[in-house]
Amino acid sequence: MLFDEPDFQETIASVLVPVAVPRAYTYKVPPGKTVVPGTIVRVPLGPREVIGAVWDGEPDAAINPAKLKSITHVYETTPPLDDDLRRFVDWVANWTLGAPGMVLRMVLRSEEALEPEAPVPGVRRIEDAQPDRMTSARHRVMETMEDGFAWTRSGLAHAAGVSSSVIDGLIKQNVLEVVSMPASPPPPKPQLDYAQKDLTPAQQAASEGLVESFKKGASVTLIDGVTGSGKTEVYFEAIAEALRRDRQALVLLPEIALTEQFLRRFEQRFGVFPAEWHSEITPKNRSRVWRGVASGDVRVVIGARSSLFLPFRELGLIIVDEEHDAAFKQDDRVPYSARDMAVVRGHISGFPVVLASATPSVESHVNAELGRYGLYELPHRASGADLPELNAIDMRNEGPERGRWLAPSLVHAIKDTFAAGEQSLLFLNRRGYAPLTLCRTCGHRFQCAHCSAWLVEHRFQKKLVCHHCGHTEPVPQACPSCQSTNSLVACGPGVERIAEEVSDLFPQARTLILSSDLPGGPERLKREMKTVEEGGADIIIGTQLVAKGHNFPKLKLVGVVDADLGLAHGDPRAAEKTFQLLAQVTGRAGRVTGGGKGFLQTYNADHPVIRALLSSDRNAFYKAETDARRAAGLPPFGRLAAVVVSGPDKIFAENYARALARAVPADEAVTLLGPAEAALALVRGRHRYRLLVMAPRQFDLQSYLRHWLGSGPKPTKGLRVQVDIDPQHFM
DNA sequence: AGCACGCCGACT
DNA sequence: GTCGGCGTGCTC
Repeated sequence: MLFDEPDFQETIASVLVPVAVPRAYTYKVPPGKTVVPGTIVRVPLGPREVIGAVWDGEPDAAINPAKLKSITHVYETTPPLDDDLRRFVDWVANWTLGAPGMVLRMVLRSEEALEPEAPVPGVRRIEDAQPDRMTSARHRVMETMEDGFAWTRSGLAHAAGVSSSVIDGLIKQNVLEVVSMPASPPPPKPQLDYAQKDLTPAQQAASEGLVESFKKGASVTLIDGVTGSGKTEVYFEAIAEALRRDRQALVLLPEIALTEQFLRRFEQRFGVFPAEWHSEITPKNRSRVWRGVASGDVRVVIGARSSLFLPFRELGLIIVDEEHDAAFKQDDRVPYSARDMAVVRGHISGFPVVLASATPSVESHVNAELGRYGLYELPHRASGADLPELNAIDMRNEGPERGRWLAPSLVHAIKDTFAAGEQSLLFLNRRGYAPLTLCRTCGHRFQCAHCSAWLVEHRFQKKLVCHHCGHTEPVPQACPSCQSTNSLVACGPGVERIAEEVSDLFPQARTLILSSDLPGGPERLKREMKTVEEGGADIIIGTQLVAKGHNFPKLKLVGVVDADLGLAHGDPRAAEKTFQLLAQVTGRAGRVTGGGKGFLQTYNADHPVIRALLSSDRNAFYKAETDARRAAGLPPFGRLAAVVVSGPDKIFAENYARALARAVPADEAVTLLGPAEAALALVRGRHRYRLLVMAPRQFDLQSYLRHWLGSGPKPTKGLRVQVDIDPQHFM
């Protein structure tokens, strides 16, 4: 009997929801709908509705069928997330010990994109129709519409140089008709042969190698090229090859500030702009790019780390530019390294991944050395300009007089450079006037009440600022401890103090501070950058933001005020970071013209980092660093190290971890514990890892260890996990 | 009493 | 991640 036995069986599906739950939930599929893994759906979850995706794996049989809710909407016009992307989401979740739903959330970052874009009204010419009276404005409109295509009202009015009332008049007369047109036409395709630059032999060899690598399927290639060596031109040829093979390409940059000049260079090579993806694009563009990537209309994306989770239809290449940059690591929500996850995505989908940097990370260098990654070195600048000649200034014998921070030989070099009408840059990675203020009567030091760091004097703002938590207080008249007046002294230099010294020494020079805390904000900074670029400044005093992105074509001299700054940290990457920063910043000198010079003021002229920088034999640094790590059992040789950065007080966590690192004997089996790696190690039955943990306040090592061993109390809440280890070990 | 917070657990 | 429930503590 037809109505006694329903002719359908109630079907259920696994649906991954964007919340931190350990596995996919089970939902009923509405009758008449079909879903496949990857289908994007809307489902009720608690008191609200969320967007999720049908996931792989059998629905959970243990769930009480009475509890099951039904999928409320199936996004039928959006293509399902493909197998590779779903595997990637699961892989990342597994790797970061995060919830797969939280990783999926990064894929579904544009809700608007799931509905087709609403068509916009447009106008089109009705064939052979003519207006009753031809005016010159009407004539221009008719001429503009010669091609017979539909236009938007405002677009047409603008193109024909008439007001929109002219167009309305023509509609009334049945010369034009109102039609609906697709909201945004597909973006123009990159032109492979638009303007291919002549490559140097080294660039040619590297680009040919990259093109070759497409035949291998999954592969990783490191492009290790000095500043100005033309790495971008090299990987542009890899992009061209991906496009030739009808695949999409993704270029990851560490920060948004670098995209602008990349867009220009891409346009020069391919004749069109690539799609852009990062946190600051408008919701409308965001949904356009998401949809374009999914449909295949968008062929090349340039983006920040989150673009790794876009639903590409046929991704065939990822470039990770400035691969050493720490900004590829996300430490909130799902903590992941976009550089490493790019390698994973390439591995899953079987396409090449290219890592590019002038100062590769130690782990990438080692991977290349061990043959896991292909390697192309570009040791010379593409322009033929020579690299800057670097000199150390040993502050022990040739330091400045008391109260000054610039050594005589550096001052001399600035003087010559200024006299020649050329630009100098003084680099000091320290904002403000002085990093420490104390009372000369009683020795009181100004400390932050919240995080115990020294307060940094900012003389222009007339404030004491904590660089850790942002706390500020006015500079007091009297010492808060002994009440004596006029007894506060500034200790050590910041960029403001160097600027003061420079104006003293070179009153005629145009000096400029480039620092992230400039009054006037990012717009001012942008303007100042431009001034420098155009030669409107003679001496620039800058913090680390001058090391990246901007090209200063007129720069001839770079003086590093305190080259040792950063070397003394307990941070296991201190040496590496300092090497990278100083190599990048000195590499700006004479980049276009050659003849650049660099000076490093140092008290540690024998330090391997300083020696490697001076010898311009960059391998000397990698050799020293890898030897040191091998001896200490640190990654990439100690197999694993995890870093957990977490909780409400990250700085405290880091200090805690450093203290712990010093306190625990080096030959302990487990020096320090990192939850992610500890968990992986324990799950895999390998206990001999050296692990590093960075924990929040009130962190209890013992209870945490018990937790990961499967018993004992739960971990301290607020803990987050960051895995800082190369996934190559697990593939 | 009325409500602003903060903490906790559930969510299929 | 987000919501509601519930306790605490404070104000009209």
